[in-house]
Amino acid sequence: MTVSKAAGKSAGATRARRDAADAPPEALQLGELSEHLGFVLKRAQLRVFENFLRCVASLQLTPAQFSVLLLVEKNPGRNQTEIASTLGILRPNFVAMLDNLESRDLCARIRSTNDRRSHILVLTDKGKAVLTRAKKLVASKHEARLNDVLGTANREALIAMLSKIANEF
Amino acid sequence: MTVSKAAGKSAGATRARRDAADAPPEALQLGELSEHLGFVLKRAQLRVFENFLRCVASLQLTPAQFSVLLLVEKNPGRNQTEIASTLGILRPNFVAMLDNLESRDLCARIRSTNDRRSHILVLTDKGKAVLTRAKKLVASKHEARLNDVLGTANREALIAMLSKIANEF
DNA sequence: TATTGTTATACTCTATAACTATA
DNA sequence: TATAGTTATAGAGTATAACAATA
Repeated sequence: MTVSKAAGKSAGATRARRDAADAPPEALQLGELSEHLGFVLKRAQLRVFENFLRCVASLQLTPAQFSVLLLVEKNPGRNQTEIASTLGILRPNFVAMLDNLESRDLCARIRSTNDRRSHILVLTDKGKAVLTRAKKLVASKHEARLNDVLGTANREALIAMLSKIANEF
Repeated sequence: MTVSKAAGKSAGATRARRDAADAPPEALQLGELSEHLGFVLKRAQLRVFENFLRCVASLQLTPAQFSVLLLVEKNPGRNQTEIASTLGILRPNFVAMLDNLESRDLCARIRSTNDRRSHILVLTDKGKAVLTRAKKLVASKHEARLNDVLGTANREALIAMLSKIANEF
């Protein structure tokens, strides 16, 4: 909401304010803002997603698509409603997402024989292969970069705190 | 992307899978997913924004609006472009946001006498009063809750790590 | 009657191009 | 010509209601 991809001024910086001689542009003060969790959380989230997209750009996977493939792999035999709701995706919105993955032959819908209303989700062979490659790219580029910035111990502490917030806040 | 507000199943849980007797619904395994920073970051961010909205619901302020008021207060005499770009908001998108705040008499646009193209942003008296009340609500409800969950020391460490990611990732 | 997948739809957020008025 | 604010517009992401097939 507050924060978008497009930060950072373009090349020829603004130079409107110039009362005395030729004062520098004077960057704004964030003040309190930089201590507010929501603000810094949103900014960090945008950076992390941006970096993720770059790291797996060759496979054309968004974070959301990656999470669907991971969850289907880990939970074979589940239907659309179960996968979607676990990820916090509403069922109507999951349809187009699956259409996309299925049209790329990464996963498939299989009508359940027990309950013919349900579509069981499975990864195709190509889907498994792409997911394997994606995991390698994420580990070697995305997570490696994160470890460079924070250090492994801090990275684990960060994830633990964020999980706590997600589950208990 | 991956995660939305609508998690948690509705009241009458699903009970479709029941091969033997009356097996429990078997929750899905998140697996690797819970160790991926982007996933847990997004979930935490949604929770924090949700909580923020509830805490300041009486003032009808979103996190984005709160951040604009804070930044205008801290940086008097700045124009729309400067405030927007510091927050990562694109100038076109900032127009409707300001229209909203101005229509509620929380801030005002003042044509600059130096450069008649610019609109200097200021808080109105009502805007200052609302911001003061918002800060109190955020501190006494939102941040207090966060301290309950994490503890003060952890909260500061978390914000430091997220800032590092936002700035260096 | 209730549930699964689906369609239609709407609202927010984000993004780009182009206009106007000023410089 | 370049910049500030604006308009128009398009695309994601998210949300709700309702329908057909099935239970």
